[in-house]
Amino acid sequence: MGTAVLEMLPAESLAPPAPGEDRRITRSKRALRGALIALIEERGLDAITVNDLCERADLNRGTFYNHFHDKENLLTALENEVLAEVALLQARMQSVTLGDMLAFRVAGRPVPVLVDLFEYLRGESDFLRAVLGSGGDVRFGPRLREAVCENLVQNILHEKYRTNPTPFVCYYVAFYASAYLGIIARWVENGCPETPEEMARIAMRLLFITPGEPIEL
Amino acid sequence: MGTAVLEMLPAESLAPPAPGEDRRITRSKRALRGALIALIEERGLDAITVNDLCERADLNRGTFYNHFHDKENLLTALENEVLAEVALLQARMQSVTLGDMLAFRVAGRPVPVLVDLFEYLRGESDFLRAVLGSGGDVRFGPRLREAVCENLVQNILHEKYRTNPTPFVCYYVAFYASAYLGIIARWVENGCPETPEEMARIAMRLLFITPGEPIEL
DNA sequence: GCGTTAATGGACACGTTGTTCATTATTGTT
DNA sequence: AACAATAATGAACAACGTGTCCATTAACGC
Repeated sequence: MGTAVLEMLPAESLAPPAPGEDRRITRSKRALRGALIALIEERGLDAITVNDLCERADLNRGTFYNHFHDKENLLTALENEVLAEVALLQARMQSVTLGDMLAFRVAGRPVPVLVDLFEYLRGESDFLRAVLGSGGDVRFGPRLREAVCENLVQNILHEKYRTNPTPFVCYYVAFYASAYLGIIARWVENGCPETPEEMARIAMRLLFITPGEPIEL
Repeated sequence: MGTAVLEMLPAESLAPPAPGEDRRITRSKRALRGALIALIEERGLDAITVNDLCERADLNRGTFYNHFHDKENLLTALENEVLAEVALLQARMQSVTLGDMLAFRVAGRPVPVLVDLFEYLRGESDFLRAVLGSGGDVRFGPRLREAVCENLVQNILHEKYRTNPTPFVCYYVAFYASAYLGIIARWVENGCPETPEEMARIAMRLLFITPGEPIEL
């Protein structure tokens, strides 16, 4: 019967244990999460079998199938969890206008919600590094880009182009959204050497720069 | 014996038939190429089996293994072929300076090598759409970005930062390289509605624009 | 046309999958 | 502390895909 419920909810929550969840379930899922991340880094996603996951998680194979239908199901559960969290931050970003960005920029301070975003991403950096890396999942990058970057760019975009997008504006959005995902991915890939605040500053600087123009350090 | 030679050369050439290649080999490989592209779009890469490929290509399974060790081998062969072609264009791009870009920009003409690049990409758009899409290969996007975008950005980058990159310059490069891959991916995904010349113009415009500044159409 | 070589179809052992089930161990609750 | 509920275990199962081999047939280059 427990399995029936799980089939209804393909998007499981894993990192924060569900409220009244049995400790055994929480432990199993946490172990599978760690195993998946480790194995993605080692061999890449397609080379991983359910056997591998259970062996690494020190779990019986039946236990895996008690909670997930297959490998993909586990992966997307973890992805959905991160994206849900990001969506909350994104809601806060909606209220940040280009003017706000400029104001913070001249004040020499990073936009708070951007700092919070990089803060959260750093907390999930193990997972993100794995899933955005060369052994990761093709579909996650675009989903993360849509969840955070596209909306961010829409806000920055000049008013009148937000409503009716011309072909050029479409590429304009794709350009900056990909750019933002690019620095996030690079940061995570490098092991998050910069603090979230530094990254927020870098992200803001890159918004108001033009290639070829001298970079003041 | 033929197989032994192929094992030595994991990077096969497929689209342009090798000079003295048996027609049967050329035909088989071309069929596998088409089957792979079609199936990636339909089900995604991981859901494809060698059986599927052979059935779609109307080939015996043994024939597949005559030329490729496995599914990945076929895929990377096709990828390497495209990247090798792109590398030739990239060599021509090395000679384009930021000054050249600006000169062409004020003259209202796109840089020729950029047009050629988009021209080539359009010719391979079926493959690119599949492999850059949501059912594609995680590793190809970054490889294409390194092959074409990173070098392009290095050229645009202000002289003195090309030699010793600070952390900021590192993200600067990541930013613009990802941005360029972003518009390429978007264009291909959309079915290449703009001409290569239009795309070259768009790419150049995006280099010299700053967010929030009004866009003249 | 003839020798060479690729394609075919069938076979094989092996590993992975997803499911089922009885048994054991761990929970949350009284 | 004991109990009922339930998760984990280990074993079994058929089905399928894999990669390799081989003898036979068909297509190719010259």
